[in-house]
Amino acid sequence: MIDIKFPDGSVRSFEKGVTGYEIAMGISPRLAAEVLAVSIKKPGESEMSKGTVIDLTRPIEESCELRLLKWDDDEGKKVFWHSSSHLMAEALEALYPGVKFGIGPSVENGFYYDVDLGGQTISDADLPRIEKKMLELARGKEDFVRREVSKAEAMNYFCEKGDQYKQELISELEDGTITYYTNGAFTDLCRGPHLKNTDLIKAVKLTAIAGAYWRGDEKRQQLTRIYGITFPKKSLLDEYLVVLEEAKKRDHRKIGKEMQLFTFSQRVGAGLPLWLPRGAVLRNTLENFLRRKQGEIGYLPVVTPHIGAKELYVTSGHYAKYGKDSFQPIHTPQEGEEFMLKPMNCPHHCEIYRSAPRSYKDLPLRFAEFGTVYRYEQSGELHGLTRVRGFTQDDAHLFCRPDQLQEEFEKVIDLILYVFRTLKFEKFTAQVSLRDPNNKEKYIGSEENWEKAERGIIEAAKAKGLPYVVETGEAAFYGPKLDFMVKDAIGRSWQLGTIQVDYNLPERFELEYVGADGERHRPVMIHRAPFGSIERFVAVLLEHTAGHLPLWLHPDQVKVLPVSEKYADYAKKVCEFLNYSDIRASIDDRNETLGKRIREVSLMRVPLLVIVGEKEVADGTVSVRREGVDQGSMALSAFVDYVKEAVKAELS
RNA sequence: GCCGAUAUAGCUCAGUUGGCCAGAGCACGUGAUUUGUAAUCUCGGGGUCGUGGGUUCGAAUCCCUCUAUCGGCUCCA
Repeated sequence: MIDIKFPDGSVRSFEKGVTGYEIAMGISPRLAAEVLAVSIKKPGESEMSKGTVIDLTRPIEESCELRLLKWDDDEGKKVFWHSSSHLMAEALEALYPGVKFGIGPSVENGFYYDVDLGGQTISDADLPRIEKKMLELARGKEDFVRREVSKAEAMNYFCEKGDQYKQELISELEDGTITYYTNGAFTDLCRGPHLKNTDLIKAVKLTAIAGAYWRGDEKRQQLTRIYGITFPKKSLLDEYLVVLEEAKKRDHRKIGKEMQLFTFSQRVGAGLPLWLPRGAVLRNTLENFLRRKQGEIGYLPVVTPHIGAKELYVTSGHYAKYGKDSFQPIHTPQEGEEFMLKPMNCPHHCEIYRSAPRSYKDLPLRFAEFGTVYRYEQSGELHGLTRVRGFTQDDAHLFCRPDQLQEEFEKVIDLILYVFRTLKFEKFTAQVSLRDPNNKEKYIGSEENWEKAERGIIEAAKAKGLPYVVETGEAAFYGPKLDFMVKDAIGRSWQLGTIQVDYNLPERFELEYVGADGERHRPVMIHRAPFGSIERFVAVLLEHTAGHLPLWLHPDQVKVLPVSEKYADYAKKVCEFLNYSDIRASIDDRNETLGKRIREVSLMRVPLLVIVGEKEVADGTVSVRREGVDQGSMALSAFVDYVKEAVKAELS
């Protein structure tokens, strides 16, 4: 007998070898019908461990803590979608004989399978047919059957099948650890776990077809990736599709058009945003917000040109690393003279540092610039405002003594947290981006400097009590980073704020300061950008707020509407007074009904609406409406105070 | 760059199997109306159907090129 402990703390005894399914059945058949898999945690496992997820049909051989996983558990969904990818594979094999399979995991919202269809192509029009086949197979109640196989047997099977992808995967596995899962006519190399049978899958939607390189390597074969999502109930699929539709309404490209913030022109060029007047006001307001804060905490403004001599980037190492993939050098009438559009500001700032002898007493020096840079991103990478070819970094470079590094770094973390908090980015992930230990040739600089820099970042993050995840291979080529990642409306993660520790560029530019000992020393450099880029930040901000920007930031803070033309003069006076009080207000006195003008202002997401008619003219008041809600009437001066207070509250 | 898709008026979209001067709503202009909290009515102007080629008696519609955009992959200083 073994003892099974349940989440409610109760413990029950079972025969050794009992399965999760049998346990669930013992509680109630209804429960058993809903359970997707079980998680077991053996006595020795650490407190932190969530346990191991196994098939419902696997025998449990020793005492453990057990959780029955249902759809509501993320681990349950994962099993459900992983099994769905096998179901799709079975359908594909039935419809496209000879198809070969790469990998088919679950993802955050559904699953995919990478397949090689030989010479055949597949398009969106084929998806309904595959969906239909999947549902047909699902209704056949096929069991997922697990089997342990030897490496030789597995290799033999996939050799005969001619599936070179699976062969490659098997060749990297240890003999004795290899398992198969079979559903219906389809057998896959797979670690599992899986559902008990396919009948649990009631609704299927295949969402996209994409190319994906085998093992993520662009030099290898490109497979066809089919994405899908499945549900245990049809109604859940419908709900999911509605949520997706809602998310699309928050797309910053759509909102940017509606609010007249920015546009693109094929004639200007791909990835080169054009900021419209409203968008420019938004940008400037955002910049001024940060400029002011940085002024308070010791940053010094600098301004540098949009181009730099090619040699500058040869010195920095950027030319060797990115020269081929950049906008190519600009030539001048002078033979042999070459300039680059600047892809980053650091080399320019290094030269500013060099412009004068520096003493240890001068440090840290913090040079800040809203620097517009140009990078020739691959055409397929361009994406609204989040990935563009010309963008403005809220850049600064901090030159400090080694003993100042930690404190400076922590102060930058504070600044970024301040910016994120003010703009209500509460859900972000701090990511420590380190070198890829297997690919050290991708990076410049000495082992010693890298270790110092990586340690410095981790220590600073720990000192600030900042929860973080570590990603290897995500560092810049000159140094490790602490990146602040935020998700967009449909769950894609974007890097916004970033802090980088760099011992390398100071060496390449031979930056020095004179220490207290009278000797020359090398400063350490911190690259940092709280927004990351203004463009990307605005994009993610628009998706988070659905365009309902905070009052302090909105390009149109107040719209003044006279009830009819008779009150236009008073409305103009109100508007002028607001502008005079540093409030962004404009008037809409067009010959349209009040209802129509209110509607348009609402669609533009203008936060404050002021309506003036006979009553207001007589009393010298304004009638105020905020975000669609009537605030009653107030004296004009009281309204100014109201706006000032509201802005102050948002920025505190 | 790669895989798949899309491109019709300023915007959102219709345009059946290729066949009369290519349509709608909104926006814009005009006249009427002078409006009290999410769409007043009238009349009107506006598109060489993304670009360049091809097939055809005839192309928005079929084929190819390029460009841009969308969903992924790869990349991201």
